[in-house]
Amino acid sequence: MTTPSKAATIADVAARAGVSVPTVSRVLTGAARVTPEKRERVEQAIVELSFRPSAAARVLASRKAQVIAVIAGDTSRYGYAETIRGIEEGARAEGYTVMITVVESPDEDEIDRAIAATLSQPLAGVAVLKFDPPGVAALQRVPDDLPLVVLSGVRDTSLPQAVLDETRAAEELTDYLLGLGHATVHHVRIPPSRKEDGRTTGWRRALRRAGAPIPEPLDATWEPKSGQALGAVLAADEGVTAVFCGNDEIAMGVISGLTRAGRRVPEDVSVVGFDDHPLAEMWTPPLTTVDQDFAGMGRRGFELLLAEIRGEPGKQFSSERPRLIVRESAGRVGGA
Amino acid sequence: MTTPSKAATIADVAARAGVSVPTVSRVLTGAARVTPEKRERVEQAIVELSFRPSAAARVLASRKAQVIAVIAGDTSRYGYAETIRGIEEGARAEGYTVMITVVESPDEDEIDRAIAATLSQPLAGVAVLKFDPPGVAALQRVPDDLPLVVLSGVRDTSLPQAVLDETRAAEELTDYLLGLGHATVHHVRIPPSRKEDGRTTGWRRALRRAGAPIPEPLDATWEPKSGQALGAVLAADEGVTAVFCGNDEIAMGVISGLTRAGRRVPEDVSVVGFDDHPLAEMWTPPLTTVDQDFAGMGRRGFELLLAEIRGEPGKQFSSERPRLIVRESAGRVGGA
DNA sequence: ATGAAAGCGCTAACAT
DNA sequence: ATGTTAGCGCTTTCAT
Repeated sequence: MTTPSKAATIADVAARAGVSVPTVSRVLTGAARVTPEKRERVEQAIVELSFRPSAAARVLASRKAQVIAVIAGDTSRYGYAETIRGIEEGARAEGYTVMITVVESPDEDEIDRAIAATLSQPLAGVAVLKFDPPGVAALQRVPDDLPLVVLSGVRDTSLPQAVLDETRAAEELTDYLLGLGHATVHHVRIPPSRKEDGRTTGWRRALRRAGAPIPEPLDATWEPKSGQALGAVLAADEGVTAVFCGNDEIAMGVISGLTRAGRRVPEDVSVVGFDDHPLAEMWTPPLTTVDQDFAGMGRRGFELLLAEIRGEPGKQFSSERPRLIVRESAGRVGGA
Repeated sequence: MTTPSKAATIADVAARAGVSVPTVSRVLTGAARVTPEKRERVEQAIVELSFRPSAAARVLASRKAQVIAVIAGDTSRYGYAETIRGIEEGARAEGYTVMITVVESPDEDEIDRAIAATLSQPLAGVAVLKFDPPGVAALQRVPDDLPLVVLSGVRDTSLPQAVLDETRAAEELTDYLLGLGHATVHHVRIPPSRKEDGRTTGWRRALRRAGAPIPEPLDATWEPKSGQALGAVLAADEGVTAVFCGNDEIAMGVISGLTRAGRRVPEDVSVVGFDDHPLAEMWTPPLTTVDQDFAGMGRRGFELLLAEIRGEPGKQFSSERPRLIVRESAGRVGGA
């Protein structure tokens, strides 16, 4: 019937339902009791006018936002995507909406602009994926009057933080390789978030404890292709019998490079990854790796954030230990 | 010096700079000229008070939002993630922030709630990834008073839409296989967004045109593992010499299943994928596939949306044709 | 160029 | 239980 040229406001609804504006607000928020009959009329008016309350006005008046901002350096890599998914699931269950801000640029100014744009939004809280340098840079720019949670692989701040203890996992994985008889384990690392990632630290620690030589790590980018190039490099070195890669995608690249250079995996060289990517078990050979419950970390991170938002004391920290997944890409030295 | 217990408002800034509130607003928006001297004082006050304007208030007063909502059924799959990245890049360059809403649940009510929560935000526009049923369901719920763009694989609405013409690409890919001497091409499809995806339509069309028999398609889920199971099924059928998979990840699974069942790829069976996933060329054997510029589609989609937001006439539609990437997972029948 | 006044659409505090 | 009155923090007239 009616064809409203402008979107309906709460006043329109009130007029149509024959009640006052606050009464409409009451049925909207459910904050106070309203006579069933009036409630009925209001609800009908809302439908008839296809009224959608303005979040801007609500936030302004109530000083309560319903949006969680997630700041990440990337969104497409497996670990990032899963972590975000976990946060999003937790948030959705509690009625929060997630806004994602990507800060991939190394340009400081651009980071500043992206963060500023995000922070000017009415936000209930912020979650920062501290997986890489952009994440670290972003973290420094979050004002401390905002509920915040950090998600990462190492406990390294005094802020509320959810971690997946990659240092311990890397140590375990390296120990496993050493236990297979390898004299040492080479390491291809992914771009570190800080001076050194937990993955690299754990590897180094295991080697040192075992008294094994510590080879210089090779640096990959996030692209599987860079792993392939490094695989070719590793293939040229006869002394390489075991390689620990920073993540599964790089491991796949390394295996590809190694194989194309004529080295067999795992007969000649053992290769392990990290994360348990969905394709890891599909690979030839199936990848020995470490299962990381990124989505779980995301959910736990959101819980921490929620506690803060609500001002509940709650715990400030949540850590979980990934577990080793033994498949076929690593074996005994000499291919036994 | 000052330790403001509350966040600074524009009034605080005005007071500190010794100007009126509207003047501060003017330097904030850059809408009107302000004396250099006053501008200077205002900017200094902003820094000193670490003032961040409230987006809620701005939106309310100006009726202009700076947030683009992206509604997607998933965020971690390659195509989705890349598309979102493209939108986000375009948006960021124009000063917009992107909010992502995931609607993965089949539950209608949950979709409604998620969409409602998003749409109540102050939004400049909405981009819907119409890649799957949740995306389709979400699209139906977007009110038409909001700038909207649809991103998908087939032109199928009268709304502004950016597409990657997968029908043509699938046809081309199937023709390629047929040209290799295969009597027909089997098809493993990913969950379709509608009755039938463009990928399946293109495959069917090529087969029909060539007068080749049209086998019943097999249905995979989004998990590579489901492809693996289907690979085992296909391995049992001697008549299968060529398989077209709905995406690369499923193709990897299919190859894995085929290989484990003792069939060689491409000697016994040719397998092709779709999307040119970063791992496609790393696979054993390297995957023949079709390159899809998802990020490009995302950027083009944002441009369409921007034109709408600005009320510019502009084009309503953008289509691009993916290109065939020939690698080694497909060969002549009989393995020649 | 700048300030005073008037809202934007909603919720909160206070009456009744 | 419901209406009245005040704002929330900005931008936008409209004067000057």
